[in-house]
Amino acid sequence: MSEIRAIRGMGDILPADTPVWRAVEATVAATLTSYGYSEIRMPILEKTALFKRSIGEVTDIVEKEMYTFEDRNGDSLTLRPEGTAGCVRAVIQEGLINATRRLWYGGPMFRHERPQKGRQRQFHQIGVEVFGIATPDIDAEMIVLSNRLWKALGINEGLQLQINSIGSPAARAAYRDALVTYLGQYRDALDQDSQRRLESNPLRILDSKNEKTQSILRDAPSLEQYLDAESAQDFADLRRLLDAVGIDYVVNRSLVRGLDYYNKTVFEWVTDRLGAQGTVCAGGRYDSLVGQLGGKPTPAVGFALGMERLVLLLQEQGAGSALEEPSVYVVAAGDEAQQQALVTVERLRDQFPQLAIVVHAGGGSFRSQMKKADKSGARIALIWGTDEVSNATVTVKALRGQARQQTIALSELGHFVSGSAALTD
RNA sequence: GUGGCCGUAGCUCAUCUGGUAGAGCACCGGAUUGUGACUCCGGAGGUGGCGGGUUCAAGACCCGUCGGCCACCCCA
Repeated sequence: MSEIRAIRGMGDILPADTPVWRAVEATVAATLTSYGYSEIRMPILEKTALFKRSIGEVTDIVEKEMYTFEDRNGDSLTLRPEGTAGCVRAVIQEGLINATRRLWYGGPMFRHERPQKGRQRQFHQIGVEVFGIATPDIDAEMIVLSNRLWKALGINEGLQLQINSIGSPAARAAYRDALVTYLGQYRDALDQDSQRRLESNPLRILDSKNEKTQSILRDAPSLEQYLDAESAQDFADLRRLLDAVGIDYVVNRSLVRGLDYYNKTVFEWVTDRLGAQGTVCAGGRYDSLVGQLGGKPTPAVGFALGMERLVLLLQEQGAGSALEEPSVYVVAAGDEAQQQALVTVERLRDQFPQLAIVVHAGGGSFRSQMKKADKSGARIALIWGTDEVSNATVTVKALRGQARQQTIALSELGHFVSGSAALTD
């Protein structure tokens, strides 16, 4: 019988890695809370139409990357490929756009892509969205906030901020036409992917990796020339604010977001330390999406960060993936000793809820139990045998330091533990 | 979806130009019977991803398939 394996691209996050994940999640939650953001949790499954209407019918995500299936009622459902659509749906449905909202969420997303470094089919994002603010001060807040996060995580050195403005939908459409007209002259000279993108997503040609395509692009019309006055002004204001708080950035006029709903300011935090998937965090403004999904027209801005990429970056920089080790390992041989140990340890847990204590289970000699105690990484072993039981004592043995083994009265155990800084730090 | 590289014990890998598989680490047990680490001894663990083919003989060669990694594409 062949073993059942996980679905391709949907890996397990193993015990060696979960501490890093938890650290990142805790830092994210704390930072967002400190900026006044509230957490929202949405379902992982939504109606397929939600993603088609928000992300864009002709994007790769919708065309070939979604996990879509019919449920038992015949409704077409889709495992969410990103979080913004569901978040917007939720705030409309639950009546949360009556006022300014600063929200965040986290969880798994699903895209049927070919897995590679920094890209899984089930991956995890933290999403941050703000509804009801049209001015670029909130764009700046997004960036300032993310910048603080990198500092808190200690990865700010490895990240570069890129920003751009893609203008109003009308400006972008006008530019798009101009670009297509220009590139159409050189259609045959373009690489194959770019020729295809001429129909599907012309702006994407701007960041083609093909050299010949890039040389053709040198004389192409620029997005900047087509920018509407308001977008240009907002972008200038954003830059002024970033300069004022001292955040470095590069203006990347080729930076175009992949999803249809973006407008005006877009930004990305990128790294060159993760191979081809260098975007750790990306976002921008999406002022028309709420209206497009049936809500009262509401300006919005948001970003998403890729947890796997963040964790990779952290580990790339040598972030420990050490297992979490207990402080105390309890060794007991014989029925009475085991019983005594269980009762005493439960009392100890009442007294020291933070203390990590592993009680040996599964029997074995003192010797084999001590081996397990050592391997557990615990600082001390608490040992019960027949002597301890009859004398109402427990033996304490240091497994790491030089301290001598000692046998103390059970009544002294709590006192002993609170006196050991190494155990209760 | 396309391409390159790879697939031998839980992990990292060896097995020279085809002759029926090995090491280190990890795991389990033991070294005068209540004590870990270091050392020593012993043990368990592989239908060599799977299926076909070539051959007297294949882990090694060929084909297919599945899986992994990386890149393209796309994107967080």
